Amino acid sequence: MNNLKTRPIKSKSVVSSIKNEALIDRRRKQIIQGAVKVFTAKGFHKATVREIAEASGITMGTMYNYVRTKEDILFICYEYMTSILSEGLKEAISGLEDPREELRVILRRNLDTVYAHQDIVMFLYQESGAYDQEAIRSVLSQEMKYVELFEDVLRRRFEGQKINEFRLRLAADILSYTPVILVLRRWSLNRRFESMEEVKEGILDFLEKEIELVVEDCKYERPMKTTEENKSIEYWLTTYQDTL
Amino acid sequence: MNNLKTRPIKSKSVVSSIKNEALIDRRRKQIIQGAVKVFTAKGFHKATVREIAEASGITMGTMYNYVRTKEDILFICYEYMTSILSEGLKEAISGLEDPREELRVILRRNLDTVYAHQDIVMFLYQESGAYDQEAIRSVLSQEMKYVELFEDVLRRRFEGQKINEFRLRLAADILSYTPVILVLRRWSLNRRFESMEEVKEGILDFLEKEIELVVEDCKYERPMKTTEENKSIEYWLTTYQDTL
Amino acid sequence: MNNLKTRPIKSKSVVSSIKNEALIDRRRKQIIQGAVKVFTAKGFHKATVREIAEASGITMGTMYNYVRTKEDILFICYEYMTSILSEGLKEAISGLEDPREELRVILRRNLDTVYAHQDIVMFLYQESGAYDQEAIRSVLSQEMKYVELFEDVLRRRFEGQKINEFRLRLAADILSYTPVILVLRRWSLNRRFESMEEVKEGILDFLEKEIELVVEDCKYERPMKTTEENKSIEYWLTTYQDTL
Amino acid sequence: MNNLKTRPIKSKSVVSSIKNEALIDRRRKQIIQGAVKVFTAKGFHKATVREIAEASGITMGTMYNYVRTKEDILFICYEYMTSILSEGLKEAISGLEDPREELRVILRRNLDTVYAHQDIVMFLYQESGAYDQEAIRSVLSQEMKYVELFEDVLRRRFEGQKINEFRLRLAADILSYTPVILVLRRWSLNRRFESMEEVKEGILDFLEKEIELVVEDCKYERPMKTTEENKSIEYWLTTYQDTL
DNA sequence: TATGAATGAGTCTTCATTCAT
DNA sequence: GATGAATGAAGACTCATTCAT
Repeated sequence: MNNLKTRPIKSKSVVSSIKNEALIDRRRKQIIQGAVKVFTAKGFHKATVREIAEASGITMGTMYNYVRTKEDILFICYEYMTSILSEGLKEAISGLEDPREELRVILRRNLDTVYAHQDIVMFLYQESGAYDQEAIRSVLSQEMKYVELFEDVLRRRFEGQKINEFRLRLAADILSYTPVILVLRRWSLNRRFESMEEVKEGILDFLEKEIELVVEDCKYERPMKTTEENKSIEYWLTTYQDTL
Repeated sequence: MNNLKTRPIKSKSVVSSIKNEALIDRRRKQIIQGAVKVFTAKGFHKATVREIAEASGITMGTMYNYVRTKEDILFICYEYMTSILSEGLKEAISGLEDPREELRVILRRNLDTVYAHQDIVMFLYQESGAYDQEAIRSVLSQEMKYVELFEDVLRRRFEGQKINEFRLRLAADILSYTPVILVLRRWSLNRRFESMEEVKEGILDFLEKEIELVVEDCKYERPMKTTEENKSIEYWLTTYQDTL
Repeated sequence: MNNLKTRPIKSKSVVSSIKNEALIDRRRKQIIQGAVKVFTAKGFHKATVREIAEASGITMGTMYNYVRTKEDILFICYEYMTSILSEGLKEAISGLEDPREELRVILRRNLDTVYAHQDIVMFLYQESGAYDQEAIRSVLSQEMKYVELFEDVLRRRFEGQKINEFRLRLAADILSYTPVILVLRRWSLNRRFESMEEVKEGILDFLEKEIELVVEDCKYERPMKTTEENKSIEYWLTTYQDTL
Repeated sequence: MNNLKTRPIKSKSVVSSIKNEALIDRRRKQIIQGAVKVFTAKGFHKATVREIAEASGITMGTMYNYVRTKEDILFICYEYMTSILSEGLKEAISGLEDPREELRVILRRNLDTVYAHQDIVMFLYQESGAYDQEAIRSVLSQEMKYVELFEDVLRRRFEGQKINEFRLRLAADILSYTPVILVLRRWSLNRRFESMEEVKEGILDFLEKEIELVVEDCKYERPMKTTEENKSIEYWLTTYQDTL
């Protein structure tokens, strides 16, 4: 079930000076193993290549035979991290027959996974700014596949009913995204609630409520879009200086 | 209504060697103006102090008369950024009498603000790892105040009804958090949907649906918590290596 | 009796942009007052001009009207510090008639002064490396005058006896220099002896013993000068590397 | 006999990122070689790390593989400098049988060594203010060992006689310290005497005279301790200002 | 292939000095 | 004359990357 079985780590875009492919694979695993530890603990920028090498049990020189730059390390880690998350999800729903069950399970599993791998999730969201052009594309594609898992499940769940297609797609995004609040607001939630367990259950309540909307008509009248434009920093400061 | 009018930038914890307080205020504004540009464009770590100074229209030497460290710059920017977001929110609901209207407006405004200040929001979520101990406390307190705005509005909205207190609190968190998906998943959403405008409207639909839960009993039966433990990176890799 | 009465602080070599001589004198006093405190506490290099200005109760701008460089500050402090030491000595022996008494008093007073002004003495010895060419000359001349005080006293003490002129001169140097051990080895002496008071008394014993030599023939046979030449650092390291 | 043969330079407290211990030793030697030159020429504070690296024939980056901070450089130089001085001393008296001879030789050798390594001695006395807490302890311990060499020799010299233990200990301090006058007052001595050679011989005369005191009763009556208190800088200046 | 020492460009920060007000 | 804000040159230190062995 582990993702590392199914997909070779060696990504097409990360080249190596080594010929032996099996060796590349093994070394990259080592690097990932070390790098994920260091990255999740200190973040991309504060992690030094030396630390990563040490945590990987290889030398810096060796590392650079399997990776061109520090960004490469980030990239192969990214691939690995996302696969941890999505493989778990796929496995959880494989073999399930009842679409209702399937939906409940994927929501639960996503929530649990995000919670279980907080460091990884935090890292993925925080360091997205470090990706280069090529990595962005890969990230994007991974992210979309992840969401599509939810989309498929939702579609099966409401098969035969009058689906609001747009809402179904958006629901997939929101359902997959919302549990990340456990990570991005963990300190705040920790203070505001007794236990994270109750928060997790609560989140599921809300998610299940949202699902209803996929086959429901909108009945709310909402105020028009406010006129908050993208006022630049200059605007705010100018405004202020007028009042000096 | 602009936050810079109401609250002086000079934060107590950021000391300066300059005596003229008005000047401190003015220069700090300049620094924020420059730094926010550079920070949002390149992130905290890739931004150099020199760039920030240049973008602020002052020299490095001058900058260090108003700020002790690069972290200080981050901190005053953080204060400014969060105040942009929360002041707008407060202003939007001030003077409203109808609690229903108030709730609709705060949801709308939060959504619009997050969307209008994507760079800022992105920056706030990404660079939270760069904060030091003192800053963390401040960040946390700001975040909680922000959420409490939603809590208050919700409480007024359902006054007199049978409120599920826990759900009300959690709803405040989720309602304030969910629109951030517009930022953290912007590329993905961009690809998956025709326009961000429709996404925004859709998000509001979901949020309004969730609100119902505040005064509703839970009626779902969900599967038990899955047994996803926090499997370490070692676990995954070991699993893999067994299969080599 | 204070030196500052007798000699105007304004040294010829430290120029000022200010016309009013009395003002120059007053400000320089302020500067000395502040600078000596800071210098003795932190040393020349670690003391900042800003600190000195603050300790002096004037602003940096004002300071630079009375002084051209940080070295100037060092210089006027040096003048002041040495005058503290030598004025006290002169005063102590003024009016004494008995040459024996005079000698005893000058030794005692020198010892006490060095001990009382440890910080100043330490500073004078440590920062001599910071003086520029011009300052060196001044320092030298001060130092020689100080030693000549001892020379004169010794000469009066042994008037009429068969003086070994060379030994008398050298004795003046050694007698004035030896008490500085209280400062330059203070930590070591502190550990090796019960109290500094007993060390002080002991030093006087040794000094008085030395004095005898001024009117005594040399009777020692000593080994020839050893052949320790000024072997350079290169020599030592080369020697070592030969043995690798 | 060279210290560098007998004791490896790598001090326990100065850590390095390099694994090859022999290389550490070699590089540290290079660094010492370069640093001593620069330090003795310009003093600790005016010496830049870049200069030291250049004088050592390595790059700055390389230097920082063998040393953590500029203070570390100072420290390894200190260790080296003091070992030059004390190893020479130990070697000089090793193998001597006659305690009288031994005493004469150690005095002579100490004098010659101080004179031969004026720059080093000057540096050691001037930069003691730059040491950090850890270095201070080391310095102190070295200094005390140095003095104890003299103490041991003196004890052997007067074995069997009625020793004044306090005077013996103090004599050890004074005997080891006095020749430093050749360095700390070199300019002054240069002007006051024909040749430094005669000064050196004269110093030995005085030292030998002092030795007598170790087995002699005190017979001097000296005036009481003068009342020179540690008058602060404020005192002097206040006194002055009263007379304005 | 593996190693780890060497490199130097780049970063944050300090502070003596100047000068407009 | 007094002020104190502005300046920028210089300094210590880091670390991703290379390359000889």
